[in-house]
Amino acid sequence: MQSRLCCRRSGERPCRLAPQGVSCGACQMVMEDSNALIEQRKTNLAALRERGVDPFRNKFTPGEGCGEARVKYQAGTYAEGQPVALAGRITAHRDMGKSQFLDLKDQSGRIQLYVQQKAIGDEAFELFKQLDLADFIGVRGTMFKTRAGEISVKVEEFVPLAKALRPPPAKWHGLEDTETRYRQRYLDLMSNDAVKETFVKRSAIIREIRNFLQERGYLEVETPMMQAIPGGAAARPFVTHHNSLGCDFYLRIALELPLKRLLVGGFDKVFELGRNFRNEGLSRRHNPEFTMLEAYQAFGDYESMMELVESLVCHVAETVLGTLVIEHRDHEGEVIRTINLTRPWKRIRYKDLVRERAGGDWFDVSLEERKRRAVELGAELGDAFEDFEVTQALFEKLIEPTLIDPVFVTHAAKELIPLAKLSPDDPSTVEVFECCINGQEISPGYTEQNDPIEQRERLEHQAGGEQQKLDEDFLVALEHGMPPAGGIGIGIDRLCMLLLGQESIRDVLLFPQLRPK
RNA sequence: GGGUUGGUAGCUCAACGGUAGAGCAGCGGCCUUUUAAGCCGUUGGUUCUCGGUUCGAAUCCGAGCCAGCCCA
Repeated sequence: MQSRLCCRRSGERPCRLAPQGVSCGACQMVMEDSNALIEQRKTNLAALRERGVDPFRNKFTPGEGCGEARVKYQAGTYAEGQPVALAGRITAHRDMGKSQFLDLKDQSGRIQLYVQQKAIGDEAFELFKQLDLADFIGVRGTMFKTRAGEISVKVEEFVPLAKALRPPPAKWHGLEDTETRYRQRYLDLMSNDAVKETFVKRSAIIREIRNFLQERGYLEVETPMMQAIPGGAAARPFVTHHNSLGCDFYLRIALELPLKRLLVGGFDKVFELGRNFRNEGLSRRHNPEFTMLEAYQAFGDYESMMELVESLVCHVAETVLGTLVIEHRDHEGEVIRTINLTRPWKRIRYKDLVRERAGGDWFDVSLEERKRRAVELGAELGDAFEDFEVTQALFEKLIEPTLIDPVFVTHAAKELIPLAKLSPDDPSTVEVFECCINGQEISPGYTEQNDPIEQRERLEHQAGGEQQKLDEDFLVALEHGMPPAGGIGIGIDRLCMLLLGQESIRDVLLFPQLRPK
């Protein structure tokens, strides 16, 4: 095998053999792994060419989708003998000698093809034998139903459209190796229909979010992903470099600051649905780039935003899933969790929830006692934990994971959230909520800080004296006057996990980030 | 970053110190309504990499790479 010699020849450490051909990092040679299966397909490709048939045809226009034709026959729209023209990938082959059965698949679904030597002629039948599993073909024929009741197309004519030089994953088990599924998602989509369905639904979720917000008068905007000062959250950014400007930019970590400038400018309802980038670890719940929705409403507050989140999520669940009751299942298909999104969603103050779970006198005892109890209850406390952090540690570790049905936890301690406005009826808290569902934070919302002097103090405190981290232009914008406003953020990937019953963020991202090979 | 489980044929998996196997896919036969089609035959492996222990390593040990899960 030539590829296996590529690096050894140059004296470098040989690269790991990839399951599929990839370029070798050490010597930059493309490894063309040639196994017998690929060779066989290349032989079949050459055989097509010898017959004067183009294995990679430019165009074939199907009359409809494979699944559509099937559904039309089933519904009685098409009768036996209806002529159809279909195109798709061959996903199965059942050889009966002088007659053959194939499964043809496109995005709309699957249909069975029936190919008879007598019907297509000897020459075409020989050509047919040069086809391989996973090739694309176009066919013309007529609809009928087999003895076994399978809706099928009796092929009268077929044309190769594109040759697959590599074999597809096995038909019965599909592709199960998680690493290959993520690295070569096209193989996963090809062989696992449920995966395909998940991403069709993810697309529908995003479409319905847009519909809902636009229906309510929100303007969709796009703000810079490359920022000189990354703001709006506390997270490590990615750095990139602009050559002709000769300066570094940061990939945005939040959408907040540009959107608030738009409130100053006079757009009263705005939203952005797009990618954020955080230079942090990867996990079941974290991908370095993730999709975020942020929406701001002038003359709204945390209460109007709670209504927005509740309506939005219910609208999406009802239109995309057709239900407000979501079941999460394990690998055996057993229901492990049921989430009921039926309105109204519970609302409870942070302090009340903590008292409910950790004792009515939680906030009355000494700090030392609180720490002792927190540890006793299973929270892990770092060394220099301040008082509000002790309660928060307890909240995150013990309370949040138990919040399965939606709960708005409101009025968090003011130290926790420096960008929200104080609550008039309890100035130790701020007007905020955290919407928890499925044991995770799904959506935070605030009555946004619009006092430029307060805002400056808090951002300066957050910047920790590093003046270059202060977004001066944003503060100038606030000084021009920002209307009172409510704002929300919704982590779209986590919303998809919730709605689509996935336990890992990698299963709702088409191309999750993995370490490069 | 720490713990833990795993990496064997194109795919899904066996073999757990003694000749690397099966099913599917592939290839060669038979079969004109099959459908995980069937039947007969057959090809296919640097067992992730490097090193060690051993008469002998896919298997035991060490290091590394990649991934999953748990934790931080």
